[in-house]
Amino acid sequence: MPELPEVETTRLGLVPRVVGRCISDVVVREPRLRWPVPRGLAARLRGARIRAIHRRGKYLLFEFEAGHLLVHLGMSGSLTLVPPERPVRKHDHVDLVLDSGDIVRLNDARRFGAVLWVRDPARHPLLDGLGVEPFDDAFGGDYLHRVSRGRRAPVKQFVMDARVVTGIGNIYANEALFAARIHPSRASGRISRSRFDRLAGAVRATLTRALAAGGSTLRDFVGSDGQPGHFQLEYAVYGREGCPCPACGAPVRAGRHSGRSTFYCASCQH
DNA sequence: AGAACCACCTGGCAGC
DNA sequence: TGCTGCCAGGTGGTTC
Repeated sequence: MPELPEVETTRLGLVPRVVGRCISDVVVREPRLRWPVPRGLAARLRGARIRAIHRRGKYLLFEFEAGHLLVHLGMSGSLTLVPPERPVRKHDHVDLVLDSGDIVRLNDARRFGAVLWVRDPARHPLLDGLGVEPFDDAFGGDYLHRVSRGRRAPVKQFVMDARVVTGIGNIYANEALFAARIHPSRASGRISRSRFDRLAGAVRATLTRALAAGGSTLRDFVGSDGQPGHFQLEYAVYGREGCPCPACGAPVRAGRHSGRSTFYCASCQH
């Protein structure tokens, strides 16, 4: 599920009703996420004020005076803001109970997500190796061109590499490569500067459109208000094997790159 | 350094 | 109806 647009949708939904509130309790029903949820979170956070919610790549960072609570949604996670009387459902693993009474609730069927305490995000191993943000000024065709020199891996793998650029997962890699008319198998080190300009623009345009649609919901993603996104209705190629390419009508083809499904138009993308 | 592959986990679906 | 096998939005770790 959650790539940059879904994580940012979650963040934007939480900010108005969460930032400035204090934590009154933390309830951990299932600590076995990707890494164990640290013990003693409730004792550490009770009474602490949430100063801001940041996003870095697909990570959310709840900022407190003493450090940050890092949340990752993995493949199937969602964070919703629910009233105190909302019944607990299956896979509701962690609650942040606010002094307003509202609860920030993490649901994650597959438990690939994470909740960790991070004292210094700038020096945390999960964060300090991350590449540029797609909407940062440092990101662009020039950057992609420079970083890709000498690399033989397919460009799809390259744009999904969080050490290069963050937030782009399988769906948006497929969609951005289609929009840029670049074949997903092309060796990243053999793509010209001007085509990388096109790709960088396509990445930003695709993410912007997805964000405007509240992200994508294929199965279980919901925003902080519990509502699904609807960008999946606008996919040009993802999950559309055999359907006509929206640009030329040729059937969309499917393949695989490093274990992930790839969709592309063989006549538009080179 | 870069690339290929596995691991983690549950749920949904196709096929029998 | 129910079983089996496969697939899924992510990413750290191991191996070559």
